[in-house]
Amino acid sequence: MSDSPASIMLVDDHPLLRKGLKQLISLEDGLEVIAECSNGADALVKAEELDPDLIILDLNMQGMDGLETLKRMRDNGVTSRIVMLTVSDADEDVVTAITNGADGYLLKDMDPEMLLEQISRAIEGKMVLSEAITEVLATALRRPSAPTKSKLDGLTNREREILELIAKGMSNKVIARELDISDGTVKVHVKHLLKKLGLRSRVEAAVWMVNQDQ
Amino acid sequence: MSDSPASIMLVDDHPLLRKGLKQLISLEDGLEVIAECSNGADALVKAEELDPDLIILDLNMQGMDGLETLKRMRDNGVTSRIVMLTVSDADEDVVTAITNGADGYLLKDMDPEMLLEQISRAIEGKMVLSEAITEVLATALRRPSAPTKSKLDGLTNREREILELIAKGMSNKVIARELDISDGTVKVHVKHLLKKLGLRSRVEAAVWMVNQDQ
DNA sequence: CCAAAACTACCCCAAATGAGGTAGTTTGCG
DNA sequence: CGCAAACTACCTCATTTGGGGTAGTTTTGG
Repeated sequence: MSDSPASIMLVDDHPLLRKGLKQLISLEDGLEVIAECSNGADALVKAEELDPDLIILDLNMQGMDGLETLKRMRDNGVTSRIVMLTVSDADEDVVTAITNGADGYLLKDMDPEMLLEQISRAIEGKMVLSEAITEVLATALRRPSAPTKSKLDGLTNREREILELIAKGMSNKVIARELDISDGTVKVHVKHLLKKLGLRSRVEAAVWMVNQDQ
Repeated sequence: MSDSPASIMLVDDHPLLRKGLKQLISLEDGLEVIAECSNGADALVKAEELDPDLIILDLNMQGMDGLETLKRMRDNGVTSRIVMLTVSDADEDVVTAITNGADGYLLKDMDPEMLLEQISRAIEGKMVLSEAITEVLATALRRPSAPTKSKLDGLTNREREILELIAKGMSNKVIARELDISDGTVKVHVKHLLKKLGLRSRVEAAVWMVNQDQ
């Protein structure tokens, strides 16, 4: 790290943003962009091939999204530092990203100088988080019952199925006809899934669910 | 237009993207970025002050969003060419943007060379649309009764406000406390907005609304 | 094989919801 | 100014929702 510059790989499906980021990084001595990818699949291959010091990974991508890419990279044994870059400010995905092995979570609307600084810190091995993100993380840790995406795994097949129908706006009666069971039974499943998710009404469940699948 | 370069103003709350775009534009002779704004309010002032040949306006911004900014600019008599720039690919906002006086609608994940070309064409007075967008526009025109976001315009301020709270999963009672009105009154607004939107329950309303803002 | 979990269906009941209605005040517009 | 729309608040009433319970059948996993 003393002789050659740190190698960085950019993964983002917006060419413009890659351009801006690359130019920004080029201003800094000791940093070098050695590869750019516009999608997760390419990134997986290149990451193993090049083993860069740092991978800057967009969260919101077409096709395989950033979280999925992150997960697969770690599964494949990629040991590069990986920093997520995203637009959304108050994102629950931060928890998922960190638990899946991200070394940082930065926002695209950061001040460029601050961003450069954070990138350097990330390469030094530090965990870097945007201001707005630390709060989200803090509250998430404070309230471990936060309904993260993994909560879906706690549901039975029937409950998940019914949750999806709720997320389409259906009433218990309609769901009952759809699944060919009594509406009393639907109510039981709804009751259970609400309890498991820590939610207080089908409206909350619908909103939560719709937000889950982007 | 023959002697001096065309003046361009960038409006986007992502510094990185502005940087990338600016650098891209600087590569082209005859184009010059004369101003950058990170929000709609600034953009309104600068647009009147500088009267640029072209304004490139981000659709998704914090605070005043791109559509609102566009509308206000036209209301203020800004005659610059205005091209919307956005991330989302199949956006219903395109119809609103065009009817509100936008001269183009481009996507951030376009090929940079293509983007430059489109910018030049916009300055020449042509309407520029991304590939993916022309389809959306075509179907929208083919189906003029399409339930576009304009349905929201039929709602009163209070109704829109309450709809947004429903879309956060709130109950009538909670909404009442939030807005400091009686829950009976909230029920009236909910009743009205459901009727106007042609929906049958607050769950449908919540789902519809959440899907509206991506 | 047997226990645990899931799925089904019903019971009761309090609370929330949505569709009617009347009615007073405030706001905006011609 | 005067009217229409919006906002407010209340009324009734049928329906839906969600929490609690019991209980029978089927599936699953050790």
